Amino acid sequence: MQFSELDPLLHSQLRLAVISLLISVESAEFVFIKEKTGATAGNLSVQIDKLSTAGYIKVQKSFKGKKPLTTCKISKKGILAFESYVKNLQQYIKK
Amino acid sequence: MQFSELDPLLHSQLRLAVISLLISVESAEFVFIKEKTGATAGNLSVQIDKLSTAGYIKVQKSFKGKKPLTTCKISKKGILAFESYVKNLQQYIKK
DNA sequence: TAAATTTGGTTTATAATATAAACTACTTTA
DNA sequence: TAAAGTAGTTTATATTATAAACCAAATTTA
Repeated sequence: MQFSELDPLLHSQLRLAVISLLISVESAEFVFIKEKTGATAGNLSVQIDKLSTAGYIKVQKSFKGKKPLTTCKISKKGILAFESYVKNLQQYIKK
Repeated sequence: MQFSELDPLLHSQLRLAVISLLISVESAEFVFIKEKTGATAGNLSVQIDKLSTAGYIKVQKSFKGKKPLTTCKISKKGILAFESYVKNLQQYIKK
């Protein structure tokens, strides 16, 4: 086949942005990701959950002082999925 | 903003594949696109219609002998949209 | 030559996804 | 102590993608 499947979990603007952010940092906080991506909290919460359920990211819930703090980190599986997604995507966008 | 919008019309695996195909040929027939993309006829019909409604492609319906023939061709608008999409997408997939 | 199958699609129903709005629980500030 | 803010989650709704059903004509097969 000419066109490979594009992992539907990554082929979503917001989830792709999240993974794209996480791939270049050690870890990132919910609020930071929210600001960088411009997503609403609700939408981000849902999408982070999907990435987490898929094992693409690890989510750690703790407290910063007395406020809840959600920290995300990409996993090995997430890195591999992203690399594969990018490779497949190249077939679509090369002229 | 860090991440630009990804044109939702192009950020769909099948529609992206269609545009990707059309960008490198003069024009293409429905059945050819169907085979190259592996899409079902119904899905392809719907997605071609969306691309056409958006003015990204021109669709011409005629007959090959006695069978209906649907021919698609990318438009200038479609080319520009694709180029912009690819440019924006780079922000997401550069490491 | 009548019935079944294939071709080239479209329409419609359903499943999946994205998004926004409403809500929770706690904290800070006036 | 009431109002507003922070950091989210849950739920309802709108949008999108996909598959299934359908159509009309042509072709093949029994």
